[in-house]
Amino acid sequence: MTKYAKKILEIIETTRSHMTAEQIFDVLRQTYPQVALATVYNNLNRLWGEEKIRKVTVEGMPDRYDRVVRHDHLVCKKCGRLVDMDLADLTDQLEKQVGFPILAYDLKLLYLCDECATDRKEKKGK
Amino acid sequence: MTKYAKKILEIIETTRSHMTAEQIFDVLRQTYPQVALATVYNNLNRLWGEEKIRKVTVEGMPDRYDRVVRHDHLVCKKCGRLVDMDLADLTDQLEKQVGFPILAYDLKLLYLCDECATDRKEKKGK
DNA sequence: AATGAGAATTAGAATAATTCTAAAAATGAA
DNA sequence: TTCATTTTTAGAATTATTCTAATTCTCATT
Repeated sequence: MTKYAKKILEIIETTRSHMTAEQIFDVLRQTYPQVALATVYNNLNRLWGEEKIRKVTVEGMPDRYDRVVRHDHLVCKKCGRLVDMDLADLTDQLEKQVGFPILAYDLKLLYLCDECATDRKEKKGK
Repeated sequence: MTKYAKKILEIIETTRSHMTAEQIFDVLRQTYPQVALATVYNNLNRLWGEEKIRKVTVEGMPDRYDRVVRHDHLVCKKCGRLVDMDLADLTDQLEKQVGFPILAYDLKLLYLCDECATDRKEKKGK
């Protein structure tokens, strides 16, 4: 594992913020100012191929990268904000239903985050 | 609803194939040869905003459009093939777990489709 | 039938994210 | 040190999608 890969993995694992490639690039540049964005993409793709990181795709936004420990996501329907959420593992339940092995699953719950829910109430109240 | 919107909705609802904007464009052109791709995007976005269609985003592929009737998706981890799957509605179960209202959820099961599973066996066998 | 306002459509330019390419640099085994 | 391999780099290319501004359509009202 190269120094860039190592640092990128560290960035992803020690932040809880679902960063985009650009954001990771910005953080990485604080340590290695000469690094190229292509290197970030190279390493993200390699790490992803090795299943060391996870890619989170939310509609209409650039891909975000996440640590690989099992957890689910909450997505605000209005503003797209992404929040971690630990829900019970559904693998067994789902395998029972479909009747064949599942490698993994991706579960996103759509909700209204506090801010967006408040906005809505304020508008209604007027 | 304009004739284009109507036809696009019809295409999405009567096919089971999760088409991309391009593919919908190709089908639409059989009826309206002069139509522009931008019109397809305009109408897809409008229909999606009105919640008349669903957008399915699979990593590394262009967005696909789907009818809105509740169902889940199977995604082949290897080739990306997308298949419909009707699983029990998890909304109640999930709401109970998180403790607040959920607007919807998006569940994708990762598996190996028959072809990819076969490929893998063949390679191993050699 | 003519007018005009607003909506829809068009072609093509623009953008954003990501991938590709080819050359340069680093690494590491022999 | 040499050679081969891997990694990185800069920038071009690509892809999907959105934007823009001009044009066309629709249709209620004269």
